Amino acid sequence: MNDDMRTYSHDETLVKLRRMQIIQGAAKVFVEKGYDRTNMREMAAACNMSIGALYHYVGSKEDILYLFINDGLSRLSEVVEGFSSRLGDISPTEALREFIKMYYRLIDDGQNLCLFTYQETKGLDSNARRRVLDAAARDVAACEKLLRWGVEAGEFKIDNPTVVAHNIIVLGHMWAIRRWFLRKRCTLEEYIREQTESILKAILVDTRAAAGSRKDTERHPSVGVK
Amino acid sequence: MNDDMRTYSHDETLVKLRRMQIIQGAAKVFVEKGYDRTNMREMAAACNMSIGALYHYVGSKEDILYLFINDGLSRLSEVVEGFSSRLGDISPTEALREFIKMYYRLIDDGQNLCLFTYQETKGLDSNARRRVLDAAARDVAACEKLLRWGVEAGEFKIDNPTVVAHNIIVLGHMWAIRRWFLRKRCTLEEYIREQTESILKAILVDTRAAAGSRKDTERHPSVGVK
Amino acid sequence: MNDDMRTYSHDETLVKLRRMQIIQGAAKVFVEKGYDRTNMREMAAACNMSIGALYHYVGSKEDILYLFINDGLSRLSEVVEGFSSRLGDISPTEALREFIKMYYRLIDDGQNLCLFTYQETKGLDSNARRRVLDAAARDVAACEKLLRWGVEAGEFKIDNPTVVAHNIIVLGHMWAIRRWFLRKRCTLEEYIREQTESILKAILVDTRAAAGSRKDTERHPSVGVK
Amino acid sequence: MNDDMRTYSHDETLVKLRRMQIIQGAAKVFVEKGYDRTNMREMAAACNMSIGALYHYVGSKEDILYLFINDGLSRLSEVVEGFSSRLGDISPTEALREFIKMYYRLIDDGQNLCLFTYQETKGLDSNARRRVLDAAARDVAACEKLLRWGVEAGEFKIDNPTVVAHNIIVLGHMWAIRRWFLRKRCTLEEYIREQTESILKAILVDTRAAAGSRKDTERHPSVGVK
DNA sequence: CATGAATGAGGTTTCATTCAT
DNA sequence: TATGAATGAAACCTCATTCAT
Repeated sequence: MNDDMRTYSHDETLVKLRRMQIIQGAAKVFVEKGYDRTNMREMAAACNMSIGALYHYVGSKEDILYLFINDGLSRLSEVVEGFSSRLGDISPTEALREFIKMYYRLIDDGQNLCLFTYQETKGLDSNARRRVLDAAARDVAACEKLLRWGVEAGEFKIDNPTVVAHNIIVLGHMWAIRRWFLRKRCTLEEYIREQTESILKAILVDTRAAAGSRKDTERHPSVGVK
Repeated sequence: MNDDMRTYSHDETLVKLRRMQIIQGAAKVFVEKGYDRTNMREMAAACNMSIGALYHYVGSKEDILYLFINDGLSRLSEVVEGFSSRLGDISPTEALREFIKMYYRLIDDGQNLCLFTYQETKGLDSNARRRVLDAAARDVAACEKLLRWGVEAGEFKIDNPTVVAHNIIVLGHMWAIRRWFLRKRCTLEEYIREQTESILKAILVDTRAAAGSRKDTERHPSVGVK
Repeated sequence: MNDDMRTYSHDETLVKLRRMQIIQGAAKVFVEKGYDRTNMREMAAACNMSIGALYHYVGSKEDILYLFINDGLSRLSEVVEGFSSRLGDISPTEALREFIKMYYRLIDDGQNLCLFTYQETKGLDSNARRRVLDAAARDVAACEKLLRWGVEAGEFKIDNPTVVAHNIIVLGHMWAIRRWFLRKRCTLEEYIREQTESILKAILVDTRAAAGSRKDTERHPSVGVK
Repeated sequence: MNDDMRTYSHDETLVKLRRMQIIQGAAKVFVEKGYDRTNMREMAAACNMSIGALYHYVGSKEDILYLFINDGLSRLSEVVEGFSSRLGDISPTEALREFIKMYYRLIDDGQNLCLFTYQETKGLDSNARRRVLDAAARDVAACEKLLRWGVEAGEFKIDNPTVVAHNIIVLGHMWAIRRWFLRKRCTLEEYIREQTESILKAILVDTRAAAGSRKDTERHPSVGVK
C-alpha cells in the first residue's frame, strides 16, 4: 500500500506507531497553516519528535502530506464501505436517510481534513493524487449503489444516479468547506434534514413517503463533535 | 476598494492597465502551479514584465493573489448581479432555469479560477479573505432572492431558501472542482439539465411544471465571460 | 559548451565575469579543503559574493566544480594545442625538449588544479566527467603527435607512442601530485632535465644526440600561463 | 601503531577481527562512492555490522579511512620490502624486471585502492597522512635500493636514482589511476613490457642487454596479493 | 518609469555520533 | 557485546523583496 515510503527502521510496528504520531502532528499544523506554509521544524514540534526522527519514518515532507490525506480518506471509506453491512432490514429510503446522516456526521467530525483535502491534493505527485482521488470516488460509488438499489426496488426514480450520488457526497463536503457560510445559517442536524428532504423530493417515486418518515429524524442521538 | 494596495505609480490608468496585465499573467502560473509554488520570476515572465515593474504596481506576492481572486469573483458577481435586470417577463421557474444555466456556464468558463479559489483563499490575510468570502456570498444571495421570489409567487415551496440557494451555487462550483470525476460521466449541458431538474423537483409546488419547459434549453446564448 | 548551466542572468558578459570570479574563489577554497569539505558559505565568501548571487550564475555546487576543473584543463589544452604552431624550424628532438619544458612548467604553475583534478573528477556527473577526461586525453594526443613526427623523421624509435606520450604527460602531473615527495629531492628544472634525458634515452635512435643539446636548457623563455 | 584508535572492546583478537571486517566493508563502499559520499549506514551495511558495533571498534569515520588506506599500503609495502629477500642469485637488470612486473601486478590487483589513495589522502588528519605518505615513500625507497645496486654493479648508469625510482613507482600507479585511458590502449602485460623496456633503455650501460632477456617475460608466476 | 542583480534568512534534508536497551 | 532510534547542527539551495542604475 504505502510500502514504497522510505524508512530507516526495520521494525514495522514502530514504523506504524511513529507514522500515526506524525499523522496526528500533521493534523495540527497542516490544517492550521496549510501544507506549504508549514515548515519541518514546526512539523517536528507538533509530532513531538526531532526533525531527524521524522525523517527516519518518512522520506519527505510530501510523504507526510500523503500519509495524512490518505489516512483520513481511508478512515472515511472504511466506514462508508462498511455501511451497508450494518443496515438491518430497512427500505432504500430509510437506508439513504441513514447514509446521509452518517456521512455528513463523519464529515463534521473530520471537517479540517475534508477542507484540507480540497485544498492540498494538488501538492501530491501524480501517483499519490490518483490514489487519493480513487478513495474519494469510492464514497460516491457506495452512495450510488444505494440509489440503484432504491431504483430497482421501485422507490426511487433517478435519471443519472452517478450525478445524484455525487451531489449527496459533495453537499456533505460543503458542510466542511463552506462552514464560514453555513455555520451562521444552520446547525449540522438542520443541514442534514434539509438536504435529506431536498434529495428525497427529487428522487422519490411516491412523494408522500418523504414527509411520512420525517418524524424519526431526531430519534438518533447526535454523534456530532463539539 | 483596493486603494490600500501599494503602487509607486501615480498614473491611475497605468496602474489599472498593469494590474490587468498582472492578473492575466497570474492566471497562467497560479492556476498551473499553485500560489506557493509559483515564484516571482515566473510570475514576472508570465506577465511580460520585469520583477521590478511588478513591484511598482503591487506591494507583494500576496497582493497578486488577492487581485487575481478578487477580479475573478467580481466578474462573476457582476454577471450574477446583473442577471435579474436582463430577465424579461418570465416566471420564477424559468428564471431559475436561466440562472442555473448561466451560472454553471460561467463556472465552466472560469474553471481554473474556481478551483484555485477553493484552494488558495486560505493564503490571504483576514481582510482580503473577508472580502473574497463576501463576494462569494453575494452569488448565493442573488440566487436566494430568485428563490424567495418564486416562493412569494407561489411557484416554489422551500423550507430554507438559503440552503437551497447555497446548494445551487456550490453544485455549480463542483463542476469545476470535481471535474476529474464529472467530466468522465457527463457533459456540461447534461450536468446542467440534471441539476436543474433535481432542484426543481425538490422545490416546485406543481411538479408537472418541471418537465414542461425543458424544450428551451438551448434558447439563450451564452453569457459566459471570456 | 557550458550553455546548459543554469543562470538567472541574461547578460552574457556579466555571466562570464561572475563565473570567472567564482572560478577564482573556488580555486582558493576547493584546493585547500577539497570539494566535499567546502561549504557554500565559505565558497561565497571566497568569491566575494553572497550565496544568492552565486546561485544566480551557477546551478549547483557541482557546477562550480565543473567550471573550475574545466577552466583549468581548457587553459592547459589551449597552450598545449597551440604549441606546435609556435615552433620554429626545429628538429623533433628539440621540439620534444621544448614540449616537456613547457608542459611541466604549466603544471608547476597550476599545481593545485592538477592535484585537485586527480582527486575530485569522480565527483562530477558522467557527462561532465567525460568532458574532463576528453580534455585530459587531448594533452596526450598532442604529445603523441610530436613523437610520431620524430619517428617519421627517423629521430625516434618507439614501439608504442601512445604509452610514451602518456608517460610524458603523467610524469609532468606527478610533479604536482607528489610534490610532498619530489620537492624535497629536486627543483622543477632538475626534474625537467632528468625526465627529458630519461625519455630521450629511451626513444632516440642516435643516443649521442641526447647529451648534445643539453646546453640550451634555459634558452627559451617560459610559456607558462598566468 | 594504531593503539591510539578508540575501541570499547578489550579483547584484542576481536578488535583485530572486527577491524578486518570493517576494512573489507570499507573497500566496497569507499571505492564505489568515495569517502565523503559514503554514510555510516551504508558503511555498516557493507560491513555486516550495526552502526553501534562499528563505533565499538573504531572511533570515527575518519578512523576507517585511515584503517583502509593504511592496510592497503601496508600490504603493498610488505610485499615490496620482502621482494629482495625472495630474489635468487640474479643480476640487477633481471631483478628490476622482476620488481616492475611484481609491483605493477600488485597495483593491478588493488587498482581501486590505489586510485582511492590518490583521491582521499587529503581527508586524513596530518598524523595519519604522514604515516600514509611514509608508507608510500617506502616503495620508492625499495626501488631506489635496487637501482643503486645496479649502479654499483656497473649495469646501470643513473644521474638521479630517486627520480627514476619514483618514475617506476608512479608509472605503476598510473595503470590504476588512468585506467580510463590505458585500458583501451593496452593490456597490463603490454604496459609492463613497454615501461620495462623504456626504463631499461634509459638506465642500462650496455643497451644490448635490454632486448636480450625479453624472452622470459612470463617465467615468474604472479606474486599479486589476493 | 523600468530593470534585474543582489541579498540572506529560512526552506528541506542528511548524517556522524551517542546511549538506553 | 550488540543494537539502531534519536539527535540537531549544518549542508545545499530558493526566493520575496529592494534599490542602484
